[in-house]
Amino acid sequence: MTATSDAEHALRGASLRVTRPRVAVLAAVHEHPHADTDAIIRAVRSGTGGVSTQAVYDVLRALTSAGLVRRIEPAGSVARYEARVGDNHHHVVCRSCGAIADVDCAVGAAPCMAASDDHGFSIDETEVTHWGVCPDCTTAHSP
Amino acid sequence: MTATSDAEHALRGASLRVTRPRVAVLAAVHEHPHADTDAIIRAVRSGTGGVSTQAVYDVLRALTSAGLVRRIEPAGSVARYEARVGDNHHHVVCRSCGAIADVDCAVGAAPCMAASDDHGFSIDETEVTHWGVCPDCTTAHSP
DNA sequence: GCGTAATTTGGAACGATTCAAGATTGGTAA
DNA sequence: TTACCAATCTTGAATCGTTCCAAATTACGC
Ligand SMILES: [Mn+2]
Ligand SMILES: [Mn+2]
Ligand SMILES: [Zn+2]
Ligand SMILES: [Zn+2]
Repeated sequence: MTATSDAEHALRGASLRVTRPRVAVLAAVHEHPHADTDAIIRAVRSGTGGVSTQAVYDVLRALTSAGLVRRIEPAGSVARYEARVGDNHHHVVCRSCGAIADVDCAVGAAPCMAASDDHGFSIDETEVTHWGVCPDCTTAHSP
Repeated sequence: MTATSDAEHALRGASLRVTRPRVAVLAAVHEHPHADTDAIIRAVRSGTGGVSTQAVYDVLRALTSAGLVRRIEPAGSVARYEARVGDNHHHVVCRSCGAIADVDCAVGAAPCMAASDDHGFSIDETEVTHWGVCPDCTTAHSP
């Protein structure tokens, strides 16, 4: 199973047409977790064949609404995408360099943390973001 | 104690110069929890005296770094500000209309939820955002 | 092979935020 | 009180990521 055939399978499973841009973008997101649009564009273009910027934006939106990728928007960051979906995992973000790492949910099921008072909202997802400083930045700033 | 004199006190306590824009913006944030910059600008201008857009942005940044207000950025939303600081509370956001309500932390102290694996990050804050549909939107969409 | 969805190309527009440079003013020390 | 000066405000333009537009071309799926 190559990354490409995985991507083709996933696209068909979501009733999305299998096109070169879609396969390339989905594979790139798999290979570069939490990458932003620009990084994905560069990854796709470093592979075979050119893809227009517009196509990447369009594809990312299609993949996101199909549930094949997840879009996250940490405060102060542009949109980032990942292929780990449906497992209710969370993130830890470096305040210094923006690095993002996955954090498994301590509870497991979504929503992982019931609100003490939901104010009548019907909650379907709970997003947890831990903020701190990554090991690299900690080392760099305390010599 | 008027809202204005409260704001002046808070500014002095934070060693910030007391200026008309700062007093007005801080009072507006107190009066309009989770308001965005544009709403704050309108609130300030509806009061006495004009204030430049740039001044409001500068003031909000100064107040945020002084810890007098908190800036939150729910995904898909512009920056919003609130005066409830230091109590580690969380938020529930309506996917339909963007309404935001406070949710007290179920644990109490910060960080309210230890990461299962912090990947070596030194975490100083954990942000929890519940996503759902508010009562008004639920009513409106299911007649 | 057809019909239509998707992509390309080139561009314009967008809104929130930021930058730059000069004018004003709050706090403080003389 | 007064003068000083860095901090703050005003004005106007620029930046950024992203979206949207429209027309022509391609190519997927049946
Ligand atoms: Mn992740
Ligand atoms: Mn709040
Ligand atoms: Zn870092
Ligand atoms: Zn709502």
